Amino acid sequence: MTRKPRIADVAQLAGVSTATVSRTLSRPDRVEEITRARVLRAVAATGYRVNAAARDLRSRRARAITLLAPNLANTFFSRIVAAVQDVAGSAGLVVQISDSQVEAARLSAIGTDGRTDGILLLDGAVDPAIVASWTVPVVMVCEWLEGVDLSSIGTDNAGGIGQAVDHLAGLGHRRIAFLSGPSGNVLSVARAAGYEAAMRRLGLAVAAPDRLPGDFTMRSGAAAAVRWAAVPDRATAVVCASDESAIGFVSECDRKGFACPRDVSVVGFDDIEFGDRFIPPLTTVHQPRDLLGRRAATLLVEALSGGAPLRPGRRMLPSRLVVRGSTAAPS
Amino acid sequence: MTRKPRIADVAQLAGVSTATVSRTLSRPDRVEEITRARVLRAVAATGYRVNAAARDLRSRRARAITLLAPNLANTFFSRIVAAVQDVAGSAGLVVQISDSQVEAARLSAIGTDGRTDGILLLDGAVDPAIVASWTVPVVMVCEWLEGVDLSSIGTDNAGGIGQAVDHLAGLGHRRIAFLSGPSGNVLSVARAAGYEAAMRRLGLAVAAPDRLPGDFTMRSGAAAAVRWAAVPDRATAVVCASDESAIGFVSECDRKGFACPRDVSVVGFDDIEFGDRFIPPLTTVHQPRDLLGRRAATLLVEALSGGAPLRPGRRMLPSRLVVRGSTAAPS
DNA sequence: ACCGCTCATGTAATCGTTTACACGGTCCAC
DNA sequence: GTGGACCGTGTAAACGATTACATGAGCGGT
Repeated sequence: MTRKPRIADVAQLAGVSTATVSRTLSRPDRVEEITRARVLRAVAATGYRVNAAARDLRSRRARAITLLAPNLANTFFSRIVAAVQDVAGSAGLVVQISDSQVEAARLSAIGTDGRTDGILLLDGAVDPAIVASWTVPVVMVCEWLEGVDLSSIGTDNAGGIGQAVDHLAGLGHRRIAFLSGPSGNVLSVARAAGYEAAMRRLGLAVAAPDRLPGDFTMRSGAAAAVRWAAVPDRATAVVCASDESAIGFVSECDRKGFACPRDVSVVGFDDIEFGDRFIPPLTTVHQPRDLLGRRAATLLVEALSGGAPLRPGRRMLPSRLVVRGSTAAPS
Repeated sequence: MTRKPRIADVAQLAGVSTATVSRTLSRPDRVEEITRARVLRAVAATGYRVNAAARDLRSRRARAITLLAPNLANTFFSRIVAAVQDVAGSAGLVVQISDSQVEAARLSAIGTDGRTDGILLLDGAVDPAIVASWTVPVVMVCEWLEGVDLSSIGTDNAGGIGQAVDHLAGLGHRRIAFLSGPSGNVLSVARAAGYEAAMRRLGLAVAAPDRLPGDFTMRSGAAAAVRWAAVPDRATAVVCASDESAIGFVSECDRKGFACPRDVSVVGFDDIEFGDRFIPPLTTVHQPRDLLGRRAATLLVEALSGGAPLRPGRRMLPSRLVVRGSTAAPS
């Protein structure tokens, strides 16, 4: 127990060379069974653990992928993370998670310092120059980088919002407002575009106060409710760019004495876990988060294992409206 | 652009030795200003990035800490993660996040493969033998390991529950039920004990059906509501071991036609973001998650920077009841 | 004039693996 | 009986940094 055992210690105890120990551990089928057994016994006896830094250095790979997201606090990411971990784990890769909102130097280092083999990027707002500086493969999830041709996988934002608007119109709503996401965000833009297109398609007018600014958060949803309530001829329904902002909206309405769906119908986006247990249960656009994470991870893992190289281009999974209790016919 | 530049390339371009380049990058004050400038220019010209694997190997440290949590999907962890990232980041450490529910071999490797300098463990259910096998310092957060004397930091679970019970009793409730967490969990045990102690202290009887089984999840909260509703002489208040289960409970009550707080007062535990925006806003026991993460990270970072060695022992931050709309006098 | 100190830099060993290549033995086809 | 393919193992050269130690210059005190 004097110091950490090295591969040489194992080799000596087993009476073989370090090469054989290494092979036993990484490609057991390349050593004879009897040797393998001796080596494994020596490994157990010494309590040997391979040193990842040394291995990474020599083999020029890290056996790890990194998931980079802005604001890890966001509930939306959880399922994706779990799915990624599942896929990567069974491929023998460690998943590291880092915040994409750190300073440029640190962010740039992540993709160049040899500590990860690939990056799953969930943030469409990182500097393209930094992404370009990375020397490992990148797959974008949910969001994408305008003007940079990466491999990306996401959901049909405009289509989902379209279904929400159709649903409300079908219930008889004519004044349908839209609570948007943060202005720079690609998802915001896509969802807002989906709203405008659907309204136009249905021949419904969009009054200026029906475009409510927001940023995906509950706080911004609550603020939007205040603005909404202040207008005398209020919209009778609101499509929100996220579940969190929808919850914030409904909650603030409640505090102001407006009930959902009696006084206003509300649709969210994402289908987070809490939506189903909200009062009222939230009608929302479901995103297949598990599948999203699984697909993205699979893409990356396969690229790493030398299979198909990463083909750039945006892949899109369908989104689907889940009708629950927060929408009803206008009263 | 033929291959990745190494430190030798920079040294050659700058006309100095690799040692000087290394010193320029890690301890700039040890090289003369003019040399430093030349080296930095060469670094910029070559686009050199230090190879972390090589550095980690030679210097026997990884400049990273690992946060290990069961079920990363849990909303409760988010804030803690953010705080840890903040502290570690400004100490120049990368934060890696891994799932503590992976197979034993992988879990054990995390603390022995030289890829991390320290571990922040948020799971009290990992095998103590695995923890013992780790060769890096460990700080436990929120939970702790029974029988293993690690450094840990958490909140006053029993005290928090006690405040909740006192609050309800003060409102006039006499039949106060408890919705517990998963049976093996240390937090569950501590919170359940806090409940029993508070009830005894107040001279209130606990009927058998007032001990509702749960596991922190919304689903289990909903299931508990079904059991609660089935009893003819129902408890008039419920203290829940987590906010999620409290939300599940209230939501299911609502579906069954029971309103909160009119028909039942409910208190949660954790003070997650959604609690404040739930309808009704949830009365809950606040845990200082930000502080918890900050303290734990600071403890670990300081131990790593060679300062104070990690003193084992449980440190406890006070918890505090936040009274909102889900509790009222019994009707 | 010499000693000893500090300071900036260079030389080269070292961290612990993986793996290209070499080597000797076995087996089979001709 | 010889040549070639194949298999299991060993030898030793990487991988790319950090850092202990050596070196030599500059300088002040005696």
